[in-house]
Amino acid sequence: MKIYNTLSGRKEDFAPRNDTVKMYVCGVTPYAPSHLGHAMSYIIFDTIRSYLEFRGYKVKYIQNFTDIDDKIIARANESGIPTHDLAQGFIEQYFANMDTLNIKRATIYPRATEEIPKMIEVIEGLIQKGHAYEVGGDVYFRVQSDPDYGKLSHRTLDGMMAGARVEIGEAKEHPLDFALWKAAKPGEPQWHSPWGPGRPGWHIECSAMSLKYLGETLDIHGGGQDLTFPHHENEIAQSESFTGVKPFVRHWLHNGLLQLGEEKMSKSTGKLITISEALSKYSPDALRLWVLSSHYRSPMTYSDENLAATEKGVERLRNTNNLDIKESAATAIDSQTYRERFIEAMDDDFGTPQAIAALFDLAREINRGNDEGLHIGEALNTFRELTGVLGLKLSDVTISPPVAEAFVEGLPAEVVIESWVKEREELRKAKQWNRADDVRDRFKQWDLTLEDTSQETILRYKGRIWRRYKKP
RNA sequence: GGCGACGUAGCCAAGUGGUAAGGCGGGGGUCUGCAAAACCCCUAUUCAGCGGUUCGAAUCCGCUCGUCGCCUCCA
Repeated sequence: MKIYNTLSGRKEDFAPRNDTVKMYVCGVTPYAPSHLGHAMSYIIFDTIRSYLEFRGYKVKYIQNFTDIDDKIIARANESGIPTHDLAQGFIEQYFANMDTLNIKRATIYPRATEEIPKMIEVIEGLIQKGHAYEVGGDVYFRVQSDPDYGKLSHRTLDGMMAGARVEIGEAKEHPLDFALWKAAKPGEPQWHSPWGPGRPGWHIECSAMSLKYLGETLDIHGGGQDLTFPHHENEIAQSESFTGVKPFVRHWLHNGLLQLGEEKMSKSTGKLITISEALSKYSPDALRLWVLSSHYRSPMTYSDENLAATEKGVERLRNTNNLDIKESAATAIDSQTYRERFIEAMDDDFGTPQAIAALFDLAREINRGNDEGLHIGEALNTFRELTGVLGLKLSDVTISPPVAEAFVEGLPAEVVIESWVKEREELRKAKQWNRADDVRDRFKQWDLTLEDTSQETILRYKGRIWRRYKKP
């Protein structure tokens, strides 16, 4: 397998140190509902994790929650809800979103507020080694003590100082020194520390948690491209300075960012579409397939037109997925070449677009085989296995169309519908086509379409199969 | 200003030296009472523009135009 590494800027051979892959992905700061950009990132890393497992690795996957920070404090103060409760509410929402998107839970979800002792231990070590210093209850990392600082984001201290936006001042030795520990301000949540009451800075949590749960060297560390600098750069500086072990991370992975119109989707700008909103319009499968239809390092732009198009594509995969396997003595179709294409694509830096292309081709092969009466069982199993690696469920009845709550002359429409299907079938047998079509027209009021096969009548709502009625 | 990414058909999107995957849409056809679903065929002589290297470039180099990201909280 080859994986692109942000640190080296090129694809490198992937081989974990042992059969368990140590994987860390930066999680969210739970102060607002998660948006589609988060969904994109976590769908991507879930798929990477899933593929590694498919390839026979065990994966220990750690994802943090930054459950204390400036914005959480600000929101808590506005709403009068304690920071812990505020964060807890959004964490629960986050899990609900992730579950709906069929994103497998991480092995452990450590929270910043529960890992303070480990952070203090790391900060103390950094001070002892001369990599950090305390000023008035704050502790800062001394960037000039790390000759490698800037290696991940490919910049230099001089280059960054040339930028116009560096603020000079405060008590820092160097403008780019960053906070490891922040002295408490009145009314803020605080924890005891050797430097007085305060709270951790943003970057230190990830160093502390990864060290605690995965050790000194991680195989994979992931996150959005917007985390490359300063967050991940600072993590490297802290971790390598503390442990003296390099590399801290063997493969740095960064996903491209989601755009909404002209701008990045971002909580702080308010330009966003929440995951819940998106899920009210599109199926989880469509959202996953949409995200995975472009390479994970490329940016994407949100578009209703494209998501609607993806929904149609999902429908084709779903129709194939839900074919009945009939026992057949006929020749079986061979799915091996499609499986190989899938693996070849995914082995090359997780080439999901080509992998998906192989799955669409396999779907066509299966449908064709099904039409020709060939044995499709094995190929269908391969199809289900590989779509499953991408986290697609492709199941039938997970929707509740308006008809489910409708009434016909006082009776629930669902009850009436079955009799209509029977009525229409009898009219068709009698070749009374006009009257049969009149019955079919009744379904239009709920956007239901009918599909006749030799054995059953299928009712679809917006392309999705909703009910199947066996023909007598 | 510094660093980086990108610009491929109506839309989305692969392809990084050997002659353009896949999806959506569109057109035609098969099947069907008609549909639906499925299947078959067609839909970029061309890869932002201009030069250059090469037997050969969407792929390498240079310049121009355009879009976006990071440099500040951010997946």
